[in-house]
Amino acid sequence: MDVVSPELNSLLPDEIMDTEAIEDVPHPGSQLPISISSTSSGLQKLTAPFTISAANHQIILNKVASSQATEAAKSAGTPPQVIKQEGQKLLVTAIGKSGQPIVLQLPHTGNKPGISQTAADTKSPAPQFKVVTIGGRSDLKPVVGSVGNQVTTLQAQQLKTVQIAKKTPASSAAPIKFIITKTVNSKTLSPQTSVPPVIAGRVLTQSSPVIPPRTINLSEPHNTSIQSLPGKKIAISPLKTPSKVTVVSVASPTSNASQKSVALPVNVALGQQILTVQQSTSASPVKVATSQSANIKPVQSVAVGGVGGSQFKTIIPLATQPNVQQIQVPGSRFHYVRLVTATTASSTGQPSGPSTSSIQTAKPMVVSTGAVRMSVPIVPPQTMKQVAPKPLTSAAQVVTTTQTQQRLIMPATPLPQIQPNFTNLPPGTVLAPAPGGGNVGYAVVPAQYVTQLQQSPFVTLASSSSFPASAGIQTQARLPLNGLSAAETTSRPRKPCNCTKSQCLKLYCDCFANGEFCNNCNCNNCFNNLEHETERLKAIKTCLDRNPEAFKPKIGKGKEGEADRRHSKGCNCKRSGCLKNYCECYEAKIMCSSICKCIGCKNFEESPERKTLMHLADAAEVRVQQQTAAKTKLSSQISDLLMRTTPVVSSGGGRLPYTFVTKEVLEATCECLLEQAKKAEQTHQPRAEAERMILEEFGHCLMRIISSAGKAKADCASINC
DNA sequence: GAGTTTGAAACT
DNA sequence: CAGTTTCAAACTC
Repeated sequence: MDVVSPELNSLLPDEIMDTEAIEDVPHPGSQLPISISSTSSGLQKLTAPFTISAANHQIILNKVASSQATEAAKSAGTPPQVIKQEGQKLLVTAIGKSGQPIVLQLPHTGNKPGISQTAADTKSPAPQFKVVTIGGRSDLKPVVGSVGNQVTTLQAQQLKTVQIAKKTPASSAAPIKFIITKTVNSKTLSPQTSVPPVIAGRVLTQSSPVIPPRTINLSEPHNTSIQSLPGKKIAISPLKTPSKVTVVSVASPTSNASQKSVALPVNVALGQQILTVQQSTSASPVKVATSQSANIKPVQSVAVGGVGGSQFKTIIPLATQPNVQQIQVPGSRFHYVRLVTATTASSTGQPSGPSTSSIQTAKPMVVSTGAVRMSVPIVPPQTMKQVAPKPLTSAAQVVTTTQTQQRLIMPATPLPQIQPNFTNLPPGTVLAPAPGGGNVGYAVVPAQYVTQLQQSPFVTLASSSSFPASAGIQTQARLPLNGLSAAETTSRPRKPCNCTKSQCLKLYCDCFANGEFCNNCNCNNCFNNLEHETERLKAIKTCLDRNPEAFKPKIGKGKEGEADRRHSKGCNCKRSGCLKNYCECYEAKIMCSSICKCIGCKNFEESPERKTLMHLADAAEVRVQQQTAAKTKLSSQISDLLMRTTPVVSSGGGRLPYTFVTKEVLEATCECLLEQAKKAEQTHQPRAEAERMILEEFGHCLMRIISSAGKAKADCASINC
């Protein structure tokens, strides 16, 4: 799996950071650096931003789609240019509006000018091709199809396809965002099945017609390694962290053939591990990836969200494996997973041991497929303090099972006498087997604390999709939490509790009632933590004995939308008129229903008091929004001012307007350079001469920019702006 | 921040 | 199941 490295991210312009989809398939041993440039130093400098590094296996271009050069090449029907780069070939094409390949004629080196190198390349020993397709059409066909015959001729070779989809098919002058994806075709794969197309940052299709691609949101960690995590705990909170529960399945020696792999959205918050799924006990990582494509498996999409808001998606092939076990709770907004001890789960393709490389070369980040979408509501990173960020490229982020036994992610307490009722466990509960106890022992842990558990690079959780109502869970997982929208749940983190006498082990405690551990609370003598897991388990059991519905959401979600939301038990208010937050109905912003036993209720549709309150509340909300918007705008302006101080283009000793170097200017410059390269190519100029021409053009461009900027500055000064 | 009010949870 | 107590959040000053 390839993820844009933080280093590369830092170099990318914003539009690149806005990339929506980056796809790749693990392909160990094939990561070769490519660059859309010749090997000459001059061109390398010019094209440095386009370099595809082995570390991230990606290429990102910032170029308009309909340049004169490309259009001219398209009209001329020039075949895709193959640029030789240290033993591997790069097919540089572009998909124009017509769907025809657009040739980016770049000066190639070493070979005789004017001669297509495609034929020669096919004769090269152990050739590898990277097909770069720059496309602007929204209905782009798979890359393989677009390059058609050329790819077909290369079927017997390793083929890498880099597809660059234009995000906004606007005019050529508009900034264009490229989405670069790359897949690797196995020798045994046909192009039709192995290249998932990415259009405008989205995976259009995947091989499976039944199971849609799944999205995993990953919060991009920054600069902190896993080793710095205190306590080696990770926290996946259903309510606190901005992450979805990460569920990992492992191969089970007693796997049931009827069990399906489970596709689990993984949103890894800062410092959290990507819990991967490794089901195959025989296939190597490469085999897993290729077989998935060959067998028409769905694709796992991983969105890697950076702290700064950048997002990248990596498509992960999903394996259909029979060894995943998932515990699903009908009617519950949370899902439960069950650890299955893996004795034979392995990645035989990499017998050297655990994954120690980056995601790119890591063991397959195979998130199991299935109808169930394991998801935990996204919430603000309240628990982030406990979790140190971890770089995405860290090997530990990709958690895979190996031939070693599964490691537990938590100090599970074997309590066979406590067999939780799966349908009523606190939300977010994760069940884990006791060490050495197989599936016997369970530790009931809120999902939030999955991330606070011991960080093993081989954390694996097994889930079972064979649990009934999986489809319902899948749907429910997408529904708003507890009747609240995702935005509400994310923007309204639960308040810290202040319990003093209940030890946070009774439903008085909101944390406990929500199935969460206390975290950053103000409670005293708190037992709602891992250190008191035994007591907590007993308390949970007590609550469930008293009320099996204790941990279920009180506010149900009706079929018709918010109008049907109502309290499951109804309120019993007597003095508040159900118009204060004492009332659970009013607090949930729903009206009282017939099941309420309230006295003097004013929380009904026609209530004038209620309407007055609502109007006041709306006005207050609008005010808050306006204030927030004002703050945001101010912050943006401050940031903009800070940014403007960065560039120093000296002209007459003063600073030039930073905003003069716009994306359009950059794009135009690139156009000029490419045009010059094309010109050199067409005139069969030697490499040195081609470099000189391009460099000269670059100098001209710079001069024009400086001149224009200086003029603009002078004009601005003249009008005293 | 302290004190009061309130209603759900817990208890009898 | 009803009444009472406990509890913590909501609310007021």
